[in-house]
Formats: sequence, C-alpha cells, structure tokens
Amino acid sequence: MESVFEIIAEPNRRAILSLLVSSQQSVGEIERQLRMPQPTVSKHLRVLREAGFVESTVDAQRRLYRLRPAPFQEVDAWLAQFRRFWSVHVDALERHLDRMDQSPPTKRKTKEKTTRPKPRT
Amino acid sequence: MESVFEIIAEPNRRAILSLLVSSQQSVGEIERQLRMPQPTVSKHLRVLREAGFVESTVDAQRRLYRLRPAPFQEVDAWLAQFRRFWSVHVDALERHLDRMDQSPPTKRKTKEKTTRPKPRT
DNA sequence: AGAGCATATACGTGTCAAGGTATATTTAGG
DNA sequence: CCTAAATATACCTTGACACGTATATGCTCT
Repeated sequence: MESVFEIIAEPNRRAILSLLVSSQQSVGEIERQLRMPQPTVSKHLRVLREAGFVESTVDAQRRLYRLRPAPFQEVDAWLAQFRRFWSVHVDALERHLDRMDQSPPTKRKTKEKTTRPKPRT
Repeated sequence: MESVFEIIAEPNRRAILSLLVSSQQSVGEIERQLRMPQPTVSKHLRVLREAGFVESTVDAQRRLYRLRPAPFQEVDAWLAQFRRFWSVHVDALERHLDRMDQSPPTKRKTKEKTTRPKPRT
C-alpha cells in the first residue's frame, strides 16, 4: 500500500472520504451511514490515517475522524500534467462539433482504424 | 477492474500515461523507455484502452497509442469535492504561520490528542 | 510464399489486500 | 469494581491481479 492511488482505489475508502467532507464523524456514525461492519470501517480508517488522508481526535470512547489535505494535493499534482492536455481536447471537440453544424458529414477514407475503448456500464 | 481509480493505482500504468503526455508512442517505444517486457506493456495498454484512458491507431505493424481525456476528467470530478476543503486548510495554515511569526508559542492545554499519520518515505 | 519484426494473448504462479468472525482494549457510569 | 459501549486488532480465507514465459496473430518486404 505504498501510493496514495492505491489508497483511493478502494470504493469503501472513497465513500468514507466523501462522508468526511461535510464534517468530522465518529466510527459509529460512519458505520451506520455506510452500512458497513465496524471492523471494516476501523481497518479502512487505519489505512487512511497511515496514508495521511485523515486524522483522529479522541472524544471519550469515540474517535472523531476528519480529513487532511496533503494526499489530495498529491493526487491533484499528478493530475496536473494531464490537465493542459484534456482542456485542449475539449476545445478540439467543440471545434469539431461546430464544423459538423455547418457541413454535412463527408465520407473519409478510413485507412486508419481507431480502436475505441469499451463502453463503460 | 471497475473504476478509473483502480486503473491508475498501478505504477507501471501511471508511467505509461505520463509517457504519453508528450506525444503518442508505439508499444516498442514505450517498452524501451520504461524498460519493461513487451507483454507487460501490451497488457497494461489493453487495460488502459478498455478503461478509456488511451486509444490506438494502426500504423503498419506498429500501434500508436495516445491519451483520451474522459477518465482524467472523471478523476478530477471526484477530486473536486475535496478541493474547496483543502484550499481552506492551506489558508488556515498560512494564517497560523503568520501568527507564529508575531507571538512566541503559547503552552496550550492539550486535552485532545491528535493522531498523526505515519511519515511517508 | 516465406522470413522477420511488432504486438497481442494464453497459461501457470505467487502475492497481497479485503472481508468475516472473534476477541482485545479503552472509557464512562452506576 | 463491574458492565456496557465504542473502537481496534488478530487470524483465517478467498479472490484478484501483476508477472514471466511461451506462443499466436498480423503486417511488410523480398
């Protein structure tokens, strides 16, 4: 479990993180809202804490967990290198659609076959 | 392998994606630059293609792979919910540091113990 | 048609992480 | 002190996936 990307690859962990955006929560509150068994919640919280995504404060028998910003910034930093690229592509798509508005579709000789990704369900 | 997050959890795949930022590349070029065995490259490219991260065009025996924007936007969209939160925290940190500049550190009664994340190597 | 290059796929193997169940630990309150 | 509540941890099992090796497919050129 070395990278922040592996941490957020787990759906339950992402759910926990999303839950903590609104405010800090105790383990029991997370357990109830997400309908997961308590050990599961505790184990994921441990992973999240060791990765720096959350921190906890003690309140009697409860532990209140809240978000920490650093790892998110790390993900954002990685994403940054692609951001320039994808906004360019959105622009290109818009220009393409503009052109389609004006002229009817032309038969293109398709010497190149483009392999499309699988449609995602 | 259902989510985009699982796709980018794999370090070799992230390396391939970063490589494709500069320009499209053939399998062989990726293989040489990243020093990984050819089947490994092909298998990762397959995963990336089915997830919509890349598309390929045929050029004789070569296949040229290039990035597609959609999945990155999906990651960005997920990250968005935390972005507001973390910029707030950066601001708070800055204000905190400003205050430390002016006044010497005051002994605070630490009724709450905050569990810090493990230092990352 | 045959050889050789580029890429994809099949198959067997090992590792690691997530889940479930049970139990330990800590704390409040009577 | 003893009990109950809240949370953490231990142990086991299972499944997924990444890797290596071998082989198949496809294309070009002579």
